[in-house]
Amino acid sequence: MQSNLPHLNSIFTADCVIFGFHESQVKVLLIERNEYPYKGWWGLPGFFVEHDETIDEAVQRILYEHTGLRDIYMEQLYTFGDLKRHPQGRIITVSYYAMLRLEDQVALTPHSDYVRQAVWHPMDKLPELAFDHSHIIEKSIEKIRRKINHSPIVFELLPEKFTLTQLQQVYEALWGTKLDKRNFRKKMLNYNILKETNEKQKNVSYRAARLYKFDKRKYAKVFQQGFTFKK
Amino acid sequence: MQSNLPHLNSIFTADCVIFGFHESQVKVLLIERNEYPYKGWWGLPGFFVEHDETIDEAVQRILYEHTGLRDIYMEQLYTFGDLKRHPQGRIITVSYYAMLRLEDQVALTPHSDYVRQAVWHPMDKLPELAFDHSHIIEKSIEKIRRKINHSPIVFELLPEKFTLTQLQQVYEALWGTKLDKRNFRKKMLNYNILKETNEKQKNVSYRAARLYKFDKRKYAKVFQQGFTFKK
DNA sequence: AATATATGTGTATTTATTACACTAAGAGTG
DNA sequence: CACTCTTAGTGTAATAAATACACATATATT
Repeated sequence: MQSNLPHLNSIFTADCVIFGFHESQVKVLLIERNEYPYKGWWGLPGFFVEHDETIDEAVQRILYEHTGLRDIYMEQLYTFGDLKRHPQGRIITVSYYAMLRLEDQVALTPHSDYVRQAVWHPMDKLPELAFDHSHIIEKSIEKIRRKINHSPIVFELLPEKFTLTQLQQVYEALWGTKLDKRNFRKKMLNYNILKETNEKQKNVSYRAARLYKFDKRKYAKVFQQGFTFKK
Repeated sequence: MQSNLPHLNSIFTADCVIFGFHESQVKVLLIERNEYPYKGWWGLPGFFVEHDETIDEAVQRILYEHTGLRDIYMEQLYTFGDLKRHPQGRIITVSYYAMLRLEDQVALTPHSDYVRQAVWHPMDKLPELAFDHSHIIEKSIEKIRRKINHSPIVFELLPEKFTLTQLQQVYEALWGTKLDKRNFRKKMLNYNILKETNEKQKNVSYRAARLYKFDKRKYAKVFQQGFTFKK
């Protein structure tokens, strides 16, 4: 191999689409931008990737700087490269997404002058966004809707112990449909990926429901062969 | 928005993973490189994306220049950005894939000095490849294996009219398993996405099988709700 | 004690999945 | 034309999964 070839580095950005679930609603984490372009607008946490970090590392760093969240496992979604998507030139962006249990998370504190604040917004009531970020979020929603059919990512949105009704509500919120309670329970319990606990919900003003945990070992088997959940 | 921000353009490449099916084997289209780096090695059709073309346009152009194939619809797969993947620096690559009916295609004729020849290679007997291209192909195979469970992309690998046995062979080749002939036919015909024709295979030295066509209109309905095919 | 609210459960019907083996058709050969 | 070779084409019974559908129960609040 020759060594007199020019040295080059890719210039590009990475954006994070972070989903959460709270009060029967799916939410998306947005930041208010404090720098041009789009100063004052809402957008996704995202920034330029450095030359000496992998894209996976970059999104971890950027998410921390913009929101204070650490160690969130994100998966790559899609790379957007429309000619007009960025006002400074043709800059492509690699988008990543993750799903989060909101209960566990404390305050969101940006560690960057580029960001004024980071706030959760309900998925179905988003403001106008910087760049092509609305489009990126749309694509992410399509992706997770497809993904929950063959992978139990919904558990990532719930606390460690959850009720069957909460689990059902996540599916309903993501699909925008209503499911039958009896059939949902029968099917879900049949997969044998839930562990019943002896605990019950607390601080509810009605009959408290039993709490369940997700059984990772059993799940691994089921997932191997595929996991479908329709209607 | 301010206009005194620097102008920037992303530097990156795009690679094409093209699958075909012939003689009961899934094949991948590779090129022999005629330029450094990796001169003389086999690799995927791929090159730098220009500043004034979208990524979707770029893969069309690159595939044509490297192989002579035109108007092949490709879907984005993943963006690879390991620090050491390219010897000239940290250059990321956006990969695309497509599945092709080999029968329709004529000779492969590169229109670029960067390429010596383009040749189909059986999926399970690939040479050592340039860059991280082996890794990119692995990822593509995983992706299509998952995808055939909920989308009938296998039809893209077959000629317009095909026998049920050919269809079954595609599933078997992609999954690396054997399927039961009777159950396969029952299930596939039950989906109601095939149109029976009155024609039969020609030039076979045994009983000729009936030919079927893929019914796009009926398929659209089934696909809406999901389409699973296991075991 | 009464009310409000969400929990938790069963059955019958229909549909899909699986396991399994033989006859029929057509081409090629001598 | 008889024979051989090779793949096409077909059915049934058993099991498992999906669906449609309604009411009594537990708990907290007033």
